[in-house]
Amino acid sequence: MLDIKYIRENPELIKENCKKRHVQVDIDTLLQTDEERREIQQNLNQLQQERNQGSKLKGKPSPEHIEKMKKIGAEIKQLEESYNQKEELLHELLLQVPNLTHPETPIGHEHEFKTLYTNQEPELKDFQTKDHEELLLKHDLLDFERGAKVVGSKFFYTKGKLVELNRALTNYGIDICQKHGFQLIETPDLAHKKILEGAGFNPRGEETQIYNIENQDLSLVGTAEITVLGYHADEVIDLEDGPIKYVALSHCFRTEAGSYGRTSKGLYRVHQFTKLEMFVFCKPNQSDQIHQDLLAIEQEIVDGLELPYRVIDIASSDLGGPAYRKFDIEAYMTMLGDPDEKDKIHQQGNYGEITSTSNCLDYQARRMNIKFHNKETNQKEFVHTLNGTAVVLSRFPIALVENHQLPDGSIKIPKALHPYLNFKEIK
RNA sequence: GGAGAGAUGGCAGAGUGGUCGAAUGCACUGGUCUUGAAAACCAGCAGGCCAGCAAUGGUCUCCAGGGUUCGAAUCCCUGUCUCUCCGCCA
Repeated sequence: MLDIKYIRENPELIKENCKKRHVQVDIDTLLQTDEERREIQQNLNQLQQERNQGSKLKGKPSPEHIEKMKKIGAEIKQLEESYNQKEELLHELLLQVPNLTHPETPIGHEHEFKTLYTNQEPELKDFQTKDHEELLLKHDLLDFERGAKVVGSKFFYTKGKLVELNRALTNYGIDICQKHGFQLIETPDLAHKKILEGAGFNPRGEETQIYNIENQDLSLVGTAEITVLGYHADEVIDLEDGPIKYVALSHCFRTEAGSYGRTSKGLYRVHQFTKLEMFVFCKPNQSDQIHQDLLAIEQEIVDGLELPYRVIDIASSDLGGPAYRKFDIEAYMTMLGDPDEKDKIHQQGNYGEITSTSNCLDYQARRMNIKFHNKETNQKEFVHTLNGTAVVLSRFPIALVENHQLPDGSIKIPKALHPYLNFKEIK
């Protein structure tokens, strides 16, 4: 969330920003609530002062005094109640206000992103390419039917060499991240709702993507971003030796309510997957550079897998609440090709997201109360947080098998993974 | 699952009804001393909110939420977590 003081002082800028991001928040109501809250607080504080002074008297208080104090007490209680109401409403509104937007972020709808880089033209195969689902089913490495039987649709079993490939991808990602100074951490797959909200996810409401545990204050996490952020909740962390960098392994759960169409095929959009996620806590003046660093590491990982991809600067309306700026890497995938073109030998795929890195400034840190001690000002200040996908075991395998398939349906393993596997192809 | 003990500032740790937002030590910040550093000494040092240009003042917070009381870190209830013992178990 943003600092209420900042909103108070820059209401027009905030309204403008909400418009850019296509987010509907009633800033006027928010400001009015803030004002009402402050007014109540002033009255309340005055009464509290009377009470405190009244109770400082030594010796036995007189009956009149006791009577008066009780009256003040009752008034305070009433004011406290209305104060709490206002504050709750204010907090709710505040949670809806999205983060500020980076000056270079393209302003516009989802499709109005800016392509920053394309590594290579996707290789034109001289045969009819198959999508990953077809390939993996053929090799008996994936079982959606039994996944549906046991859990429900869009759940699956991973088998044999695909499990090994996934392990190899994970270890490959871990090694690169550790080389860059990231600490390996494996997180819980559940968290309190408060933590989810702090990360900017909404466990309640109709459009929620979150699985909730019945009768418990727990949700299944959609990403390790949530649990790593929560790891340092309500802490003052030491950033004197540089940023704190984690590479976190967790399962991810998403309800994916209302997602259909081409992108619901195979592994692209599933309810449960495993992900290796980078997460950084840093000082405010470091976050822009670190965001570039995270992107560079993601590119290093994808480069090693010899995948055609592009890097895009996500458009303002597609940033979500917490992100100030977001870069995605989109890999070329057969499955995203236009079905009408399917007969053509050179049937083309399309680009689909495989990683995403966001700079959230102090938006998440403010909600989670994570600070560092700034030596220059001798003050405790909110840290900046960033996250980025290292490896995700739903979409990485898609891009891998679709791009490295051979005419006979076998799959070539890129060199970078050879040290992690005892086979060089799947056939 | 049962029984007991506990949760206090960045950390350690006192405090069991008013003079306590809280001793003391460590850490941290500034200074004196020193060629420099260390040590020693002096001073400062929790956070949120509100009013104020500021100095400053007020208020809230001693795990969380309720309660008792003129007055709660301190007493009572509920919850969460931690530790010790017993039971059970991958």
